[in-house]
Amino acid sequence: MQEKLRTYKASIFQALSHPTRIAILEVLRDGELSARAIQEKLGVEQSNLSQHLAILRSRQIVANRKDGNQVFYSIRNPVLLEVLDVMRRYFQTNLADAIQMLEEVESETFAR
Amino acid sequence: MQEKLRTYKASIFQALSHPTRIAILEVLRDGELSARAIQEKLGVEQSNLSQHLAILRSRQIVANRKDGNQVFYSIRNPVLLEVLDVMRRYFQTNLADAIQMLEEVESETFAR
DNA sequence: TGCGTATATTAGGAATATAGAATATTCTTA
DNA sequence: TAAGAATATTCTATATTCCTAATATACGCA
Repeated sequence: MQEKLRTYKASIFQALSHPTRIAILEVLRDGELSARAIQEKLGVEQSNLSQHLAILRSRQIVANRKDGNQVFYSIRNPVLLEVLDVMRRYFQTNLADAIQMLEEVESETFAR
Repeated sequence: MQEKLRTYKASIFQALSHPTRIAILEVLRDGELSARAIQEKLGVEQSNLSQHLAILRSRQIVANRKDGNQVFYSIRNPVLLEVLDVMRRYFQTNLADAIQMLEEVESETFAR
């Protein structure tokens, strides 16, 4: 059971483990946006965005509301924003390491 | 640049996106432990644990200190524990959803 | 009804992650 | 030095993730 809970936690982290999905949450910070609006802000492929949104939906991280032709997305639980905030602090206190890693990212692209 | 930073953030989340790695951080909460001790607490394969530790090391999430025959691991930045704490709150406020997801996990095993 | 827009889903292939087995490395101690 | 313990690394097979292109679905409106 402990194990099942960890699997669930891991699945939430996994949902956050892609730059595009992080970007989505960041643009949704100030309120809901249509998929189209998100797409324009991020400049990604339509189907690609839709797939990333599907992942966030499947983890219950975002809510979606259909209005006519459009689908509006929003962050379901504001606590998640706190997670991102704490992570920001993590990055700040980790600046030295972060810079080094960023340089590695430069070439290696080790993140998925 | 914004993009590079997001990639870095994603890589941290990615490091947390496996139940075994979450378990590792949880057992390291109270202080450092040798790899052997971690292995015994978690009951995983030696090489498997070592691989997971390598991932946490590569993201600078854990520090390792060699002492004779053993290698002791610890959490490098306590802010990360706060991340886990906030996540805990996230799970609590999300309990209903979580339970539903746990049931799905039951069969589907959608996490990695 | 038929068209255009918004969104989702599917399919296929490349890249990556994961587990376990085998092997290598490092240290301790007899 | 040889043996054994603790870790790390490499290899291989499998599963998962990701992207793009193509297709499907749903809605609004002429």
